[in-house]
Amino acid sequence: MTFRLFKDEVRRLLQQALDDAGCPKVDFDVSEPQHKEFGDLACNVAFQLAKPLKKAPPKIAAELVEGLKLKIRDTLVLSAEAHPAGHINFKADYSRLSSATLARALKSPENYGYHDSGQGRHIVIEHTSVNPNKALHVGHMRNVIIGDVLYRIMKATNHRATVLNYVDDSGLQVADIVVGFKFAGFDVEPPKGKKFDHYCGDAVYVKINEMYEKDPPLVEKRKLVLKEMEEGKSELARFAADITLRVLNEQLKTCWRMRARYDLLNFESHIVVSKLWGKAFELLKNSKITHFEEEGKNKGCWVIEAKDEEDKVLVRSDGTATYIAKDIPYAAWKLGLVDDPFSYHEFVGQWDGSTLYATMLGGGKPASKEFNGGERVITIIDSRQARLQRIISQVLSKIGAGTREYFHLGYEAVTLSSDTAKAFGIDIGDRQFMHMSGRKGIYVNADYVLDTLHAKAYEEVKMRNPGFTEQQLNATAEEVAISAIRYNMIKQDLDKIITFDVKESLSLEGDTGPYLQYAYARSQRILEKSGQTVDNDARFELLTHEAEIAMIKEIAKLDLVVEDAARSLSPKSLARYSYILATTFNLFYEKVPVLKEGNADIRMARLALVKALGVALKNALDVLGITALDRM
RNA sequence: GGGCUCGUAGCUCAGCAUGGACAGAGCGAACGCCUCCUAAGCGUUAGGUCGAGGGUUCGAAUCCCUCCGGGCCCGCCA
Repeated sequence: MTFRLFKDEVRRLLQQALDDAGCPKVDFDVSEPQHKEFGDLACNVAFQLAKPLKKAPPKIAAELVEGLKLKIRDTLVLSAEAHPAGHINFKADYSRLSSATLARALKSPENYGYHDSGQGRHIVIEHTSVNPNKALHVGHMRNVIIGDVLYRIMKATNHRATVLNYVDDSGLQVADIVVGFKFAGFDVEPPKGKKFDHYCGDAVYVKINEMYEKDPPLVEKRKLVLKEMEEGKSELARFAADITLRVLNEQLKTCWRMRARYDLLNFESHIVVSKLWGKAFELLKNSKITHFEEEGKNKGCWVIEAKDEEDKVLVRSDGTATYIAKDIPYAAWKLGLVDDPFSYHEFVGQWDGSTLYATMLGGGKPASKEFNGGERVITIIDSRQARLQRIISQVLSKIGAGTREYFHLGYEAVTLSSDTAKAFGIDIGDRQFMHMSGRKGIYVNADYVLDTLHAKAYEEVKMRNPGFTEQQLNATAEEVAISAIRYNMIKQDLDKIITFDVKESLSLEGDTGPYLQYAYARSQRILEKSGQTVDNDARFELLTHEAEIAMIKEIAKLDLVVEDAARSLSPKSLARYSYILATTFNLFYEKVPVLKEGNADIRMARLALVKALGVALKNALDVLGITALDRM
């Protein structure tokens, strides 16, 4: 919270010094130096001024510092120094910064580190959107977790965020398993003990795709099923809808297990039937984004011209709409550019106490809250869809999105490591990884990952906590498992391919989620064992050890990190910050005794510091969707 | 062929938007630290032509160009 104040103050003082010296206006940077011996903040303005002033940077820096020195009294700034290299280095006055930071964290822990940059703006986030014919695999996990962390970041920055999960209940993939059940003899009931979504994906979907190869008439059946599903009246269509719901309910269990939550399920079939497409098509025609092609390879089609791309067919020459004709009206609905054709019903209650709604047509209720109409709409889909998503963005900006923005947040695929591929009997030779394939049954199930992590964590927890009940062991193991996978899925940049290795993913040490939880648990045990109530106004000026100062500084930065994560849509930066926070604490833990400190004032100040660290770490973990554990 | 994207230590990755001070972590390796708040921890050592080349600049991992290598996307399929 307070590092921001310190930074602002440095900027203000610098600007004054520059004005006083009559310097020309230049852009300059105030940021943390690479090495801590240079101080807490550094400025490069002397380099920027070198050319206009025709003077050497060290000289400029030295002169500016002369002016600064007079101004820093009674501020958060302790010193300003000119480094011979030309930088101006600032040190914070920790006698002020410490108490400001720690008192704040201790007195309002529930919102410490959160920020108001969103100012209540409405943001719509879509994630998950897994075809309802199979169970989630690790690739889907990345989507769910990125989306959910983004949602939490938006909440932490005072955005009004709604989360959508798009259910493609009228597509080919659902048709495939319906063909399996109705025309290929698959039992509708899974074998005992097998989740229905796993059964549909692992057995029915994979095998029906094998059968298509040998049995072409089955492919014809799929067309029939697809057609009936679209018309939505027949017994077959009702059967398909039942299957979809059953799979969806199982998928949601997995998502909830990962601590994701949603506001609304958008059924694709409702978009199709709602005639939203017709309205969107009118909008497109009116704004001349689409035209009827008179000749060429797209003769007889309505096409859109996309910037630097080939024309995209919107309406086929037989008058039927392509899939983009579902995406565009849906996107327009999200932005609130078309009248809302849906009514809503309460689908199910969720683990966090919120209600998950679902779209419906006719009946139900009008929206009791705003699901759509976001000032910003963020759609989380893997980057293979980047091209199409770009076209959708372009189209929407042309049909009157105005200041509203449709944004595709892409991320790279999760692939399988060489060793994990071997587990499927596949040798990938020299290659580093291989892509998963739902159709071929080559993927690692999300539930399997969670179960395996849970089992490993269970053993670790049991070893360390012999007194735990079975219930405690399982509850703790589950939290550790979730933190491991959540952290694993967001700690790297979105545009990096994740090569998933079953063995490697089981690590609970080093740069992992459990490491963060462990640091937190250690901090809470110190507080618990002290048996003392922490004094929120302890004598913080007694905290002078290097490790203590480092911790205070990190704690003071939380809101800057949260704000930055929201601005740059970057879950990763929060993960990295949390890791640094934990590392800083672990260092303190090694070097600075708390309970054994003889001086009562110092002990209390350290306890307060430990408690404040706990507040910052817990709040950071909350945003990552990781539960802070008191013991593990 | 065109577009997008990645290429930093043996492996996995930060740093790149807004160019600046000796390029940082984790894993793995070797060695060390529990009579002391949970060792899921901490430390030491080894390990780097920042893919290559050119350019801009006082200064480039960071910006620009070319090339090389990996991946993805380019259907009247969804």
